[in-house]
Amino acid sequence: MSPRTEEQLAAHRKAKREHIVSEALHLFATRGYFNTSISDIAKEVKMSKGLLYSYFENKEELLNAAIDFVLKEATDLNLSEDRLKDLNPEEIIREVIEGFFTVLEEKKELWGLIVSLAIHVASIPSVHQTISTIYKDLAQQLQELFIAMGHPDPENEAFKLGALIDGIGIQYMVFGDSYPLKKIKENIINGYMNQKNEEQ
Amino acid sequence: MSPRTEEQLAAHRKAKREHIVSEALHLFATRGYFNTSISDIAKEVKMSKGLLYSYFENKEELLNAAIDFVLKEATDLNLSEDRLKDLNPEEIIREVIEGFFTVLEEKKELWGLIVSLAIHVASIPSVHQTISTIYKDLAQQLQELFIAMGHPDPENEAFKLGALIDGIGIQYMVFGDSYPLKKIKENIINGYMNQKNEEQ
Amino acid sequence: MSPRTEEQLAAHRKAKREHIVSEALHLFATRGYFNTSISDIAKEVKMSKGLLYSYFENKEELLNAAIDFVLKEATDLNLSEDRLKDLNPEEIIREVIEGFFTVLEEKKELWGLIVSLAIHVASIPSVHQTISTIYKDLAQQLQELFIAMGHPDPENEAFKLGALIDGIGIQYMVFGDSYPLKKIKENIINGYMNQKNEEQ
Amino acid sequence: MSPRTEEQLAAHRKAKREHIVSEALHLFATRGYFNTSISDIAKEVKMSKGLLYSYFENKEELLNAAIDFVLKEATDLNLSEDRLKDLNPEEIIREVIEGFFTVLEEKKELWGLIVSLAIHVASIPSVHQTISTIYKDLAQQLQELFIAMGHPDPENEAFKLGALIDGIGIQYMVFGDSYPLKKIKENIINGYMNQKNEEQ
DNA sequence: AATGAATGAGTTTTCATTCAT
DNA sequence: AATGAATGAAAACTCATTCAT
Repeated sequence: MSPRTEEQLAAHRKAKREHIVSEALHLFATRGYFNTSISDIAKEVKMSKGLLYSYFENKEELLNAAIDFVLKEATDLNLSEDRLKDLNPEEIIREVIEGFFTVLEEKKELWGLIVSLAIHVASIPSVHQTISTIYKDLAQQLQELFIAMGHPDPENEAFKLGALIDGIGIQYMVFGDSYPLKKIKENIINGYMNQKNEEQ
Repeated sequence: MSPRTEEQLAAHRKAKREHIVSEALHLFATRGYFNTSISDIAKEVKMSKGLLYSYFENKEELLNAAIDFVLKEATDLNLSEDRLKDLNPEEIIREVIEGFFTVLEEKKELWGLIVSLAIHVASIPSVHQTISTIYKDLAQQLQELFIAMGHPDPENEAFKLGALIDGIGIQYMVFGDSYPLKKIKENIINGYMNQKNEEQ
Repeated sequence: MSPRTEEQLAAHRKAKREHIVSEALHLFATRGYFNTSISDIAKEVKMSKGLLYSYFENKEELLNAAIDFVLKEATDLNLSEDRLKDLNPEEIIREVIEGFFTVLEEKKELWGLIVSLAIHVASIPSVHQTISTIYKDLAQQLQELFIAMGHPDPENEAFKLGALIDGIGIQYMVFGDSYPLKKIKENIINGYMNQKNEEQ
Repeated sequence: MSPRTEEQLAAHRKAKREHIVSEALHLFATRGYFNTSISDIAKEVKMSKGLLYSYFENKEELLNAAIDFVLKEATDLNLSEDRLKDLNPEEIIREVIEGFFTVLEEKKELWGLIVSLAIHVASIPSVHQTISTIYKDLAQQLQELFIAMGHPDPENEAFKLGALIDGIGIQYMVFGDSYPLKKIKENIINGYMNQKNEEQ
């Protein structure tokens, strides 16, 4: 049952590594990074601390892996290139926004972690670096969309939409299920659609 | 020189307590809660740890006091009722938005702490309670402003503005000084002013 | 019984610090630096690890304090200027050699530590620096004595005596009490006295 | 390509074992015993830890093997019986001393390790045993030479020469290349030659 | 024979909290 | 009221050794 060949072994290690990241992520998200010890994680994934340290040099590397993972998940849903190929800019914006709301609803915890880490752990330089890169990428992509849409001030609008998306995430976390997520989504999307109509 | 009467003593203690809270807040905001030790705080306020523990039962109580304090500061700046008495709704919205940006620029750290605590420490029930109350109050006040402005969907708009404000705070923290804070402020304010003009 | 005034407290802390250093030294010397844990030391001095860390920032600082201590002890015994004032060079050489053997017998461990550190921990630059300075000083002083004695090659003789002293220390450590320390001492001293007689 | 017969296998294992010892020695000498991990050694000799453990029961056994090896190297150079067969005692003493200085110059690192281990690791009983045996052998051999030379106190003189040799090694390590190794060698050899002349 | 995954006890270090003075 | 010495539990991290494959 156990893997024999080298490739199988490597695959096995990769799978285990991902499992660790995903469990660590869950703990970081629910308890906070500083409240989660390596021992907690080791217990959760049912392996020894020593073995855990053969996968990650230190706690910070594990944190960064978790951030990579979470951001990949998030951006996969938002801006998967394949899905957007045949759409026009307005439709893409709609897709992006809807994608974001889907993440928010389906992976509330995960999303909370992004923001939590973005702010709380920002003092760890490597973490700040990772996150600000992702933010810049997202802003860049949104800006290009607005350029394609002929928006008069694409840079500003990109920043604004990015901020709105983040803010809604926070509000949703604070208000919980009483937050009118669906209505706000409609409203934002319509805003961009109307805008287009007005411009025409 | 020391206070003699009981009232003076109580006042003295209250003042000292506030001083501790304010310094603790500053440390929490700059270094993070988990990276700030009781010893650090004692050193900052130049008193012994033992004496500090006569003001607060434990570190968590000090955290809660700090959260109370910070939220009072923030709301004071945003929505001080007195200043707004004679203004019309549009002007109030402008004031609110400008007030928020002022907080953001002048007390970046403080603001960062609010969001940080809002999300990161939200798992502590008492903290979540306090924060969601404040958020609800703010949403309520914004909503009333939009009602006064005759906005077609005041609830939604209130949530949206609240989210935008929070999101800009996050972006500002992530991007740092390269974030075009002023331009975005203008843009948002103009948005609400234009809206009015269009509606008129 | 406990100290009240600030000076008493400071003196008390100083005494305790010295006690720690001396016990740590003993352990380092008998077990080796890397084989002695902070826990071992804490147990030896009957205080908690935490308290120990209020005296020394880390293990290396404790090591350096121990080296300082040991070198002070050793040089005090070998070449205390006061004792040697009224003696002629031959008598001083005798005193130096006897002083060295006294250190060796009374503080075997201590001496072992010097050599042990000289070689094994020499990779820590500050340690090597300190130790080579001491060695140079000793060689210089011996050389001056041989000059005063009219020795034909004082530099060589100083190096040789220094080496002999060190070597005897090592042999004594390896052979233990079966090593004929006293006979060798006589022999060396006589060697220098005979030398004088021959020259006359 | 692999060895087939049992003898070939045994030879192969022996060669590999020696290779491990030699590499381990190098690491111990440059980084220190406690700073060298089994993993480091395994990496250096390009085999797995498991296989390494089939050659040595534990780290201490490997250390002892390394000490054996290093001392054999050293004594081979000093006292190889064959070379000395036809010489008279004085010439042998000269050979011994010159042999020692050659080791010192050509294998400074190696020699440093001997002393380092002799003192620093002496607390490990098995190591102390090994080393003191070697020292006793050397002392015994020197003593016999002095007996053959008709020295009045051969035991003492043997200990003294042994000590001088060790001490010079230490001094050389501490002072580095500024140490007048050649002059001291001449001086010592001449001392024994003169002694002879005087006695005659 | 050979691998390296896996373990767990051990290491250094930190810090909230208590308490004798 | 005020101090800071003292504690001890817990954190991150290491490494000799074992064992399934």
